[in-house]
Amino acid sequence: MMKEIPQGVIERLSTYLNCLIKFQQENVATVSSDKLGMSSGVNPAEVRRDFTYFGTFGKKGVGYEVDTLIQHIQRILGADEPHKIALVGAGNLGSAIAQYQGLPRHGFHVSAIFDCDVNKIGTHIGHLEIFNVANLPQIVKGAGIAIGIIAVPPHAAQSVAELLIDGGASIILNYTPALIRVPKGVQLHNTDPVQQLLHTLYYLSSNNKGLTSRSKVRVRRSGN
Amino acid sequence: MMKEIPQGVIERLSTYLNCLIKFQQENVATVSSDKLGMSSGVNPAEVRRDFTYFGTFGKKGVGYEVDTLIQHIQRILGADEPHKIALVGAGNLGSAIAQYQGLPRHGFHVSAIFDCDVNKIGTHIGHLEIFNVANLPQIVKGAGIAIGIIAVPPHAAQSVAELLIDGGASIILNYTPALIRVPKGVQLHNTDPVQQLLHTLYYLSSNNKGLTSRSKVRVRRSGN
DNA sequence: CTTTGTGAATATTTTCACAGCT
DNA sequence: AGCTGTGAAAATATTCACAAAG
Repeated sequence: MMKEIPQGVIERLSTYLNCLIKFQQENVATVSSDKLGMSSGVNPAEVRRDFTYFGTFGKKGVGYEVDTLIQHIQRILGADEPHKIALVGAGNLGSAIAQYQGLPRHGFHVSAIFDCDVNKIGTHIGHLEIFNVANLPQIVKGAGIAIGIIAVPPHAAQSVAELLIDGGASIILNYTPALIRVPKGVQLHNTDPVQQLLHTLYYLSSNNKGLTSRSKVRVRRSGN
Repeated sequence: MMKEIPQGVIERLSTYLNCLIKFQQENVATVSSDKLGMSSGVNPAEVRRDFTYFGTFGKKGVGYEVDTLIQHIQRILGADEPHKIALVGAGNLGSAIAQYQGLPRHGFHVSAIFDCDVNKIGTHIGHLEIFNVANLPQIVKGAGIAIGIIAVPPHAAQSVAELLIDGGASIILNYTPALIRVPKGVQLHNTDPVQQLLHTLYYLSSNNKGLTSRSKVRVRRSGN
């Protein structure tokens, strides 16, 4: 076994990508690990080491070329090609996600929206028709969709997850407080504001022995 | 300095809490570190060690009493008392957050909603009036609100953050893809679906040398 | 017999510090 | 002169494995 890539590296990579795109928009041509570390809240040596897992992208004495570094990271992450998303739940949250500009900008396209409300089925959000969730597995399978976003009431979350998995999805973003169980091989991400707020609170109280720059900058686990 | 509490411990604590509440709802009276570890995706020894940072809550040969363990964790996190939230942005996303049942269930109360759209100001979401964002600092300060949630278009995110900080907020949840800069002492959490999807993609492709149970279960950093 | 709490061992991650390239 | 890439050190986090408690 050659190299074991720490999970943190992959997560920071997407942070760097975000920062780099910011730099690109500001017409910055080159960044040093120092600058990139500064803007992403990561130690510069760690920035450099993170890249070495995948190759050597920098020029000594100069730094990293923003454009090519973006391309490298996109290729590493697999974000250099478009990805289809199945969105389940056409309420306020679902609508917000469907219309969210950040997704297409990074190659993520909501390709199908599902709901179980007969008043919503057949109507549209933007140019997309809302389908009956009962047809989800066939549609997801037919379209080759690998990513599902769950934005339904919590009691329906588990069964929606199962439909998505039936359809062949292997990445699920859960916007519900429900604890969903998924089989091995399916990646589940919980994006519950409660989870995030809960552990943040700890650093609010007297226990707070001086927030490190780390703890401010990071968002970490939320359980499953 | 007595003990250095790993950041991960705090985050797992909120995961345990989530699981424990699930157990409570199922009228489970007692859990072992094994069961709790199983359901939260954490090694049982780690579960036990996590608790020892704060005291000894278990009974040997028996396990942990669900009810009292919940109370302990809530006290540790500071979630045993209610917290007020200022929500900025009354669009689809803001509405979804305002009506999200998970927040009040854990003692989080959206106490004020702000927007800059004159058509929205003065109208209501649920029983809460939407205020002019121009008045945010005074209102937030007056109400003693420490938590702000940003659900506005990305170009406004930085200035909203500054208004929140002016008002004395020290925890900010950013639902925008914008990179926000905050002074030391303010905790910023970015909850951008793009960020979460990006690093998930990595594990989708050929690089994927067998997802560990860890990487499936965890949700980690999203950069700032 | 079960399960905790924990010292010690391991493993992983981060940071330092500097040789070497441009 | 400035910055990368990286061995080696330090710091953290996780897991093992077992004595002690109920």
